[in-house]
Amino acid sequence: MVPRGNTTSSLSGGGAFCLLHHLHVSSAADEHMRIEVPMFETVNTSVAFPALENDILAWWHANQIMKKSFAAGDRPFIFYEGPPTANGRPGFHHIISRSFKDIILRFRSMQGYRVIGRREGWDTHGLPVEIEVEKQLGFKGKPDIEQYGIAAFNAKCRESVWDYIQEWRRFSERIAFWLDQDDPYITYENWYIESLWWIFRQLWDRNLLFRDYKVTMHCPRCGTSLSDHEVSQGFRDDVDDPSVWVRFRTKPDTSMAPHPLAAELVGSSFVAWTTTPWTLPANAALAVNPEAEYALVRYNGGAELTDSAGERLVMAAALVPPVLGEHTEVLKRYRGRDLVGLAYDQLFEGVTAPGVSVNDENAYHVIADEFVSLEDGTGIVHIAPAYGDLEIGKKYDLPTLFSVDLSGNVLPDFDDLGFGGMFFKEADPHITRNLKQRGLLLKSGRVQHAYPFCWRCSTPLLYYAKPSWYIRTTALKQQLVENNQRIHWVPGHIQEGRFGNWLDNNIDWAVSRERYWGTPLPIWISEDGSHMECIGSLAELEAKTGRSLQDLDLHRPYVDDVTWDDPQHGTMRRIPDVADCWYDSGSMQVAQWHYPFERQQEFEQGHPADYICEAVDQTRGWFYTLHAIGTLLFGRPAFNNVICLGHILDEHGQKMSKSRGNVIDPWMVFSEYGVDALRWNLFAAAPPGNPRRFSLKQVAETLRQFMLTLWNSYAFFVTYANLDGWTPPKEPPAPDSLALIDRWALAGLNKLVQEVTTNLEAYEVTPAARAIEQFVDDLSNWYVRRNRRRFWKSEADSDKQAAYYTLYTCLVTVTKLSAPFAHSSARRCTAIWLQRSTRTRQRVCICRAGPPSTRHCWMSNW
RNA sequence: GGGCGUAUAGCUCAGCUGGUUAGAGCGCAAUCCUGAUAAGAUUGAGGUCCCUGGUUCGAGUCCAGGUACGCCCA
Repeated sequence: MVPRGNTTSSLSGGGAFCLLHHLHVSSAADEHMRIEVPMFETVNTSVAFPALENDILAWWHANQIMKKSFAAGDRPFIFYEGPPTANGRPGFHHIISRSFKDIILRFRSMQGYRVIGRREGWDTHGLPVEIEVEKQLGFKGKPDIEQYGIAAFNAKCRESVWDYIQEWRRFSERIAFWLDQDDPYITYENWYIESLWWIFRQLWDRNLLFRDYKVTMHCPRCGTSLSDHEVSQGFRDDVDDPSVWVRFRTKPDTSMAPHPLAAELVGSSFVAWTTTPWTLPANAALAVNPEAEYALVRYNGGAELTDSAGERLVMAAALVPPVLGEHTEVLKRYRGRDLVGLAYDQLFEGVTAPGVSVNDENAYHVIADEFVSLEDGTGIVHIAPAYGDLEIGKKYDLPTLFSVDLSGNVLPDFDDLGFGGMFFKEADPHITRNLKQRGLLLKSGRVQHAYPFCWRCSTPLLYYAKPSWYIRTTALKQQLVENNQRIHWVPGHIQEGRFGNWLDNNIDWAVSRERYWGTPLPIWISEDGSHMECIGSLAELEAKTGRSLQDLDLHRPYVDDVTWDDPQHGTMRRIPDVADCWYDSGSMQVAQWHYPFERQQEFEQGHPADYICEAVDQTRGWFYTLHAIGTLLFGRPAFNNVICLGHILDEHGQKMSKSRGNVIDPWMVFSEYGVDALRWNLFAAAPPGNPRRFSLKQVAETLRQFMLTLWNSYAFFVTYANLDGWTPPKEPPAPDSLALIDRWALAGLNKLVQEVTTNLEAYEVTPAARAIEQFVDDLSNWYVRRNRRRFWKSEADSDKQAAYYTLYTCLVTVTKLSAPFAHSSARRCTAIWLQRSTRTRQRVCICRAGPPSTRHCWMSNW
C-alpha cells in the first residue's frame, strides 16, 4: 500500500498501523495512556512517486508551507527571477532552468538564509507579444495595427500575455519551484514603467542616452529595427542570393583641371560586385583600397583575345583571374589612390529622402578607404550609404540616396523602370535585367552566403539608416569588462569566452523600437525639433503638464497625448518609440521594487543578486542587459553567481522543436516517473553547461537505480525498527561501541555532507548529486546487505543498537542532503523520521529542518 | 570567416596540476544470490581516448594544425 498521508489526520488514522504487532491502545480516558505506536510510518515498497508527489503538493497547499518557508531565515540570499512571457506554454527546457534555480534556493533556505526575490516575474512587453496578437487578428504589418487602433491593439496585447498564466503556475508548482504568486513583478504595470523611466533619466543626465542616425537592421514586415541580439538569432547560412558584376562607365572629365587618368580611361568601366542589386539605385560612390594595385585590362567576354576585340575594364589586379578568367590582357596598372576622384555615370537616378536636399557634388566618384578588402568581389566596392555604408557616406560627404522604403518596397520613383513598388528581394532580377538591357551587366550568378532574417517572422532584413536611440554602453566598456571579472560563472569558460568576448566587442545598445506595445521612451521633443527633455517620473510629468496624471495609462496611445507648451520651443510631444523589451527585463534589478519610489530597503538589500540561472542564449540577452544596467547605474555587477545552462537536445542530439516533432511533453514525464526522478536525472546525468541529450530511458534508470534504492533502504529500516520498537537515542553511541563497518558508513556520511555542501556552495550541482548517488549505492548494496543479520537477530544488544543508529543516521542525513534535489520524496521520508522521532504528529517541512551536520568523531575514529 | 564549447566502451558519463595494464553505471554473456529491492555479487566480452604532427624518459591529459558536431558572432 502506498503511503497516502496528505494531511496530518491520515497519519493517525491510517490502516497501516493496525497491521503492526505491538499496537496497543488503552483507554482514551487514561491520562498516562501507553500507546505503543510504531515509531516510523510504514513504507510501501511499491511506491508510486507521482502520487506521492501530488500528496505532498496538497499538503503544501493545506498548510501554506510555501509562505512559511519564505518568511523563515535571517541572512538574506538574493535571487533574481528571469521573467518569462506567459503567452506561450512552458516547455521542457523550463524544467531545467527552474530546477536549477530551485535547488540552490532550497539549499540556501536550509542553511538558514531568507531568500529575497523569490517572486514571480512576467515579461509582458515586446515584439513577441505583438506578433502573437497580430497573428491572432490576421494582421500583416504595422498599417493594419494603425488602422485597428493602438489602444485596442495594446489592450489585446495586455490580455494576451496571460494566456497561459494558469499553466505556468501549475507547471512551476508541479516541478516544486516555489515562487511568490501574490507579489509578482509585471513589466507592463505603471509602477514598473515608472522605474524604467527613472533609469532612462539617470542615463540621460549622464549623456548615456542619445539619438543617432545609424544603420540598423530593419525588418520591413515588423516595421522596426532589431537589436543585435535579435538579429543574431536570425542569421541563416547558405542563403541563395544574386551575385552580380556591374559596369560603371567612366565619365569624360570636362572640367578645367581634368583628372590625370580621365583621358586614358575614357570608354572603360569600373567593375563592382554586389549581392544586393536592389541597393544599386542608391549608389553614391565606388570605393577602392588606396594601397592595392588595380589594373586596366582588355577583356572579350571570356573569349580569347584578338587584336582589337574586347572592352576595357578596371578592377583590382589580384582579382582579375578569378573574376574574368585567363583571357585578359593587362594594359596598365594603378595604385588605388591614383583612381580617387574619377567620375562615372550613375546607374540610376538617385532618390533623396523626401524634403531633404542633398549635396551631390561628391557623388558618383571614386573614393579610397582602408576598409576595402581584396578577399572577394573586385576590389571596387559599390557604396550605398542608406543601406549599410552610412559611416563611409559621412566620412566622404556623400548624399544618402534611397531605393526602397521602410516597408521594403522599391520607391515609386522607379515605376517607369518596371520595378517600383516591388518587395526588394523580388526587385533584384528586374533590376539585373534592366542593367543587362543597358549593357551594364558584366556577368551574374547566384551565391550562397549568410544573410540575416527577422527572428520572429523570417522576413529578410534590410540594412537601413534610421534615427534610433542608443544607450552608450561603449562609454563604460572598461568597467563592463572589469565587473565581469567579479562574477562567478558556471561553467567557468563563459566568463572569458562567450560573455567576455561579447563585452570586448561591445557596441552601443540600440534600445528604441518603433512599435506599440512596450515601455514608451520618456523623451519629449519640441515641434521645431531643437529641444528635448527626458522625464524620470510621473510626478515630473505632472509638473510639466500641470495636471494630475494618476489615472494615466503610461502606454501608447495615452501617453502620446500628454503634451505641454514650452515657452521657447513650442509644443512638446513624446517621440513615438518604445523600448527594447530586453531593457525591461534587464532593469528588473531596479524596477521589480519600483525603486526609487518605493521599497528602497528591499532594493538596497537586494542588489546585486547572489544567484541567477538561465540558459546560454541569455548571454547576449538577459545576462547582458542585467550586467549593462547594473554597471551603468551602480558601477557594479548585477549578479555575483550564475549558472548558465546548455540547451536540451533529444536522444539523438537533435534540438527539440515542434517542427521536428521530437518535443517531450513534461506532463507525461511527471505522471509516468514523477518530478523527483526527472529532477534528479537533470542534476546528476551531465554538467548543466553542456548541451543535454535527454531520453526517458535515463529517467527510468534514475528511478530504478537511485530513487528506489534509497526508498527501499528506508523500507528496510522501517520494517525492522518498528518490529523492534527501536527509537533514536538522545545521545549518539560512543564511537568504540560501533562496529568497524558502522564507522566506515558514518565516516563516509560525514564526508558526503561536506562534499555536497562544498559543491552546492560553489554552484556545482552535478558533483553533489553524484556523490549522493554513490553514497546511497554504498549504503544499500554494501552496508545494508552486509549487516542484515544484525537487524534480524532477536536479542536487542548494543551491536544491534549500533546498527540501527548507523542506518538511521545515514538515512536521515541523506534525506536532508537530497531535499534540495528531490524535494517531494525527501520531504515525505523526513516526515517519517522527524514527526515520529519527536513524538509529535506535526509534519515538518524539510526545508525548515536545518542543514545536515557533520560529526568530526566519525571522521577520525573509524 | 571569427569566437566559445564538445569529441573517451553499443548508450550516458568520470578521468584533478602529464606517471603502472584508461574507469563507472546501463546494455550484452555466464554463474551465483535474493527473509527491503523495479535490486545485487562475481567473472567475461567490448576502447586506434576524433585525426596528424610536436614537446617529454613518459601524453587521454600539454602545444600546433586539421576533421566532425553544437551554440554564438560577422
